[in-house]
Amino acid sequence: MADCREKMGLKKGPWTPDEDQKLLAYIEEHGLGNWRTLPEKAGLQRCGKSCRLRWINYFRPDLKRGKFSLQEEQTIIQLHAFLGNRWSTIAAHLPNRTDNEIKNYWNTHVKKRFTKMGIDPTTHKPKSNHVVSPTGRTTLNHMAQWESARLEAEARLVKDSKNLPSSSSRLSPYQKSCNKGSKSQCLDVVKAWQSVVAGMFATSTNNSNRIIFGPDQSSGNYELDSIIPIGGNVEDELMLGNDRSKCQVPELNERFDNYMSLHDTMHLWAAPIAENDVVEGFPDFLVHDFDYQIDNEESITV
DNA sequence: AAGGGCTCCAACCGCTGTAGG
DNA sequence: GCCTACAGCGGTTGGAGCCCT
Repeated sequence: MADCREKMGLKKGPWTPDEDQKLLAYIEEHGLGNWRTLPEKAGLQRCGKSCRLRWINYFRPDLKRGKFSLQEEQTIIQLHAFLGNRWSTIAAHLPNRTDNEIKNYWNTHVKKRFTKMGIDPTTHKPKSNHVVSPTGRTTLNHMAQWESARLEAEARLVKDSKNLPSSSSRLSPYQKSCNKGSKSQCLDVVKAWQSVVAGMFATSTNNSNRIIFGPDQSSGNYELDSIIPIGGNVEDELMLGNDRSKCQVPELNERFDNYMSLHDTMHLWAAPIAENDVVEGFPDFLVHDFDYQIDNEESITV
């Protein structure tokens, strides 16, 4: 998108009803197309970027406005734990909400409550450098590893998506959603994450063919196509007994840490809280309930 | 009533990724 | 491989409205 500063004299700030009307009328008549040329054709003194944002964040027909439901908030919090500040990806799981709306909601509501509870809104963990979970396992800061595993999950999804017929690679997610059936086909990183975890820890009947994620030898980047034949029991591959220092496959060790970090965090969240620990207005599910529901067809229990 | 501080969110800004020439 | 145009993303900001004193 060309920068709005290119053209001097373009209007900025809140949209007027007249401008809204022009934008809507034009889109209604001509549909969505080139945002750069739209303002001129629609008679608007705005840059295309501004028009696009106005449409996406305010006039998109499938938008659901108003307060976030408890269900939506739960989804946001749990997806944020997986994805971090990837608002657009999170928004893909809440089809009627915009990334901007979710971002605002996070920053003005959820983040505040996390802070109030002494929880780091970035890591979703209590604000201490060293926390021992009820499992006895040590939970340090695993965000770097999390990020790695998460990117792998997303990369896998991207790879999968490439196998799907695609005739509109440059269409926006909204445009794409318009071209699809009623069932949302948004990116499901949670599923991808599940598949990563499943892939990491499932007992293979054919160990020689186990596929794991590994760095591409040439680029150093993680590649899904890296196939590293490994043998033996998965626990043996990860470590010898409980001695973490003897892990035979460092990368798997790292992923095991990721998994255990999730596990530890859930235990931490799920731990019973004292009456005086209750933070007013903070949903109980954050402490007690981790049944995750995206919609009626998909669920994950962590 | 006034005004100072706070909250919220629409909109902007700067940047990245990608397609096409 | 480089350049340009464009779409999209995430961080940030401005200001309207609300609340409190």
